[in-house]
Amino acid sequence: MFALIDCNNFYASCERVFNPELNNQPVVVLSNNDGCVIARSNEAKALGIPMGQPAFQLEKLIRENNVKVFSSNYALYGDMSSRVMNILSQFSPELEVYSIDEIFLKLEGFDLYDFHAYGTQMITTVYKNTGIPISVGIAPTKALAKVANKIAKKFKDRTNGTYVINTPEKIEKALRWTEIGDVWGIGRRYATKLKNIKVNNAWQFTQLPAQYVLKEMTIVGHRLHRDLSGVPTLELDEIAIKKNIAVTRSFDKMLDDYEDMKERVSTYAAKVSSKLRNQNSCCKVAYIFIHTNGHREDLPQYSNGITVQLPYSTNSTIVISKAALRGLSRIFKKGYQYKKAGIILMDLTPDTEKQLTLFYKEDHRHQILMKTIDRLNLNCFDKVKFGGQDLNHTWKMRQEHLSKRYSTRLNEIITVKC
DNA sequence: TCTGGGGTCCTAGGACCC
DNA sequence: TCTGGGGTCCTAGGACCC
Repeated sequence: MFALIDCNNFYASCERVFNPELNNQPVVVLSNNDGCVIARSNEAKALGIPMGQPAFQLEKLIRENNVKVFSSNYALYGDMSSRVMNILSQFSPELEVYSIDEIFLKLEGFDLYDFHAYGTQMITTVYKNTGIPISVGIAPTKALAKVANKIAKKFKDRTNGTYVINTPEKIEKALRWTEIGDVWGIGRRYATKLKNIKVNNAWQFTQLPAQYVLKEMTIVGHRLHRDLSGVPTLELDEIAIKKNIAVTRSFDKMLDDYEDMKERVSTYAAKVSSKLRNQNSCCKVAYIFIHTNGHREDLPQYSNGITVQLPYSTNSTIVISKAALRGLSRIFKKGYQYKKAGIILMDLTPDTEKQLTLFYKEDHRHQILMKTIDRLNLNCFDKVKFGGQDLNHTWKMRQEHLSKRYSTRLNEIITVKC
């Protein structure tokens, strides 16, 4: 059996842990630059606030319903996530952290367990130790565990947060209840396509001939088809190192000056290089892109990107920054209002396995320098920067509703008044 | 005024090899 | 009239996830 545990309205729940006044209130969390809604409490969902809606379009609704608004606080969410995952990892030796708020556990050898009671135990433990509410779905396959989780959440009153699918009858019932577009792995495109042939729920999907699914939805759809039918097909994915690492950001305002763009790209290059070192990898290729504001139809549009080969496999901020700026110089065009830039590092290898080159010699002092900078920045909160970066804090993300980093900064720790 | 930021996997087709 | 039979690697684009 597999369990899929996910945190209810995760970002909103994190805010509530440290601010109990938010309980039973509509809460939303916004994306970077306070752009779009990316998390909603149940009360906010009930008001009809959709995922991804731009915040400025919701001003009236927010005001009239006293919706509590937060800028995203990834320091807080990331730390709360690792606490939750740590606790849940004690419930099975085999696990896959699937996203910031979801984890699969493989329950092999748990045949004698009362799964519902086990799920309840997870919920109680996580809530007691972190304050985060979770839901638990347990079923013979990963795809069915996803379905079970959805049911656990939807019928919380009856399920108490845990739902177990363990018989063919329950599989059929659960699949008939699941709309095709809500199936894990069926996105908008496939949902439309399937509805056109009168496949409206997950059960009808499992009744399609395997050959048809393979042909129309590739091997990916075929695996899902089996897994959903109750034949274990999708296995736990091992925790792998990432194959791409990116930092891409919209600016708080539009930029047309080359020097400003250089500064942005340098800053992103430094961020992304530090992420790369953090997973002990090096990269061979960097992709740099810039584009104008696609929402401004009144302005001329331009977007471009370029792949830059690095002289050797590296994770040095100095080398990666230089390459990124070289890329920028090739794609930057004067006369446009830019809104976004990004850098994606590709062709990653573990830094212990990097290929040396014959013609370029890496400056080994970089490694020592980077290590020192990383250590300083860990302790001193990103105070060490390179000359090309945003030394004067000229660029700030719009974060007008940012909560404190309660769990990772001593000087932002919560104060309790008696 | 204001519109996010990450990731993965698969396939088809082109360019190339012998 | 008729024009081989294997391969590999790379890339762009499409689908999906949170």
